[in-house]
Amino acid sequence: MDWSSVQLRSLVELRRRGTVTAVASALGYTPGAVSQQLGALERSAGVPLLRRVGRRVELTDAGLALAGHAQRILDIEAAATAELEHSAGRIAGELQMALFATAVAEILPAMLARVGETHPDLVVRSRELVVDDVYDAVASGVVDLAVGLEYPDVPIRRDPSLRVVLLYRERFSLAVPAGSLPWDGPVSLARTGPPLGWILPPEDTHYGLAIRTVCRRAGIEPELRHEVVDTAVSLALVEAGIGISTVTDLMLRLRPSRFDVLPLVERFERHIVAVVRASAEHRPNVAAVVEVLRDLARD
Amino acid sequence: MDWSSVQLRSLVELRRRGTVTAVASALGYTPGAVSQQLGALERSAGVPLLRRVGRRVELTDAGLALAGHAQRILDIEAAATAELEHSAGRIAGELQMALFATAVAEILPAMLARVGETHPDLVVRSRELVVDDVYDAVASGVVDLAVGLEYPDVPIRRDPSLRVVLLYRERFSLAVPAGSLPWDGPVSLARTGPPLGWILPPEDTHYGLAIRTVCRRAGIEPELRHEVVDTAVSLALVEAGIGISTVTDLMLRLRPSRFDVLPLVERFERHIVAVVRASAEHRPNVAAVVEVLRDLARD
DNA sequence: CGAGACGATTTAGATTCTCTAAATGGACTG
DNA sequence: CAGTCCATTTAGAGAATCTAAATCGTCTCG
Repeated sequence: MDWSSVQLRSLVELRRRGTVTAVASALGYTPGAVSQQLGALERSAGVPLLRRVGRRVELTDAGLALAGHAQRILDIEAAATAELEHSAGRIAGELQMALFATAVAEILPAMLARVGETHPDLVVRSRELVVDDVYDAVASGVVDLAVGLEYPDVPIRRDPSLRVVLLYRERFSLAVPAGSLPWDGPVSLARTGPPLGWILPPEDTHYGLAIRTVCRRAGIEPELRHEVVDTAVSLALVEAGIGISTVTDLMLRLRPSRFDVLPLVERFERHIVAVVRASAEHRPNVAAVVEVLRDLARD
Repeated sequence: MDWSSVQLRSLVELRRRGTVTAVASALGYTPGAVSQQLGALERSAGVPLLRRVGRRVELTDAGLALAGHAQRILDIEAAATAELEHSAGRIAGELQMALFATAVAEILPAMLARVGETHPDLVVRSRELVVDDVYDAVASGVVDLAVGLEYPDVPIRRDPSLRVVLLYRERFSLAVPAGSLPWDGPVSLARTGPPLGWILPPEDTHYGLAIRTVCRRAGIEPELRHEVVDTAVSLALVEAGIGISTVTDLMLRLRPSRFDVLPLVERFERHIVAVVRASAEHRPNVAAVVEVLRDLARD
């Protein structure tokens, strides 16, 4: 019997998530790849580990038992990694991280510069992920650290094994085409009805849900005119006079725009946070980079 | 940090054996491969794991610590394998084994036939190894089961984690060119001096050491005429009148020969044994195949 | 002291693994 | 019953990892 790290991770994630597709997206593979890995693991185990049930798949008893062992192996791996970093006596080695698009553009460069100065032996590798995916990436061990977003006014449950460190607190403002509203003081969402249409992210994203929730609390249902995922695209549409949206400073830094930005009466915030596994919180490399992020945030 | 099974095994074996070359031969790789694997492990660890000391290499503190974790992971793997086999409720899956050359020819076929009948879902994979290497192959986990040889009159220390099961007990006889000795009763090694020269395996093999030791106990130093590793080649040389050697029934079965076979006065035996790791002794697949071997031996 | 053995490492190249993309085929859903 | 969801299979591209051979430092022994 011979296994790979990927196979063990796939099995453990399958227990958590229940579908091959979900495992694949959590681990950053295609479903086909995960299916093949699990197939290989099953062949080398000699015992069925999965059972098709309806259009999905379920772990057999043997699969569950093996997943338990796999989890223990991954735990040892985590402990070994932490111990290696401690024993190095200095910050060195590699750290995998994930960031949402805007953070890659606006935070990563300064962070890398600072890490390069203070911890020259640490190599930080990063990948850009859709913001709602970075939590899973951390939880499943694909990355050690992520920069993500929280909407404290519309909180959602996170995996309890995750720890979140506040970096920046940003207040949302209303972005409206230049001159389209006759005043420039604080605006209530309740007064954003027609003819102003909304440019919104899909409701199945945390951001999309948060905007809608805040609007509903203010007593309006935002009229979806254009569903847009990309932040810069949203801003371009507002600038073009197509509709209204919400913005933060970081979003404006990414794409300086010519439209009116009005404070909101309603409280609507987002937090830019660092996300780590609780078990990795005290790893020197992880702690060091989190510290760099906090330092940058303080400036 | 990501690692493979091979890397962990290499590290653990390096702690046991001390040289990359020894690890390589124990795991069935070239030294270059092991060196590269350890290098990759070291890179992903970010900390030096090895230190060159003279012409060999030594584990650093970090390397030792990691080897400890690796050992624990391999232990879990072993436990998981055993549990999977138990949970299968029947003998199924794969079993890796190693045999010395003669055993491949004379034992493996019957064994596979019997396994095929009684455990049709079990796939046995085998490799031929030089007999002195099969113990390491079992101990290091490269195979689960081996057929090896013991020389009870000239015992040597084995890894204490190994268990040995007696299959066949064979008495050595003296093989001499036809008609070269004027009697045909039991012969003492003490009377094998010139003009009869010996055909011997190298002294750094267990067999070679055993013959020499037994001869010395009988008061003679066997005169090495031709050093030969391969059993069939030895017999061919005796048949050709080149010298004398020792033989067993199994060796004669492998290569029926025309020379005189005389009983020895001195006790000189070898045992054909099954070799397993103590920790794998009770794995259903392992126990099943050992049982088949014992059954065959009883016939 | 110098030649040879030993042991680790590096390199180039071949093989094997393992991904992705796309096609396939059940199974739910409305 | 058409469309969607999900797992799997396939072919092929790219990456990982092995071997063989060369290299280099170190030890041993005449």
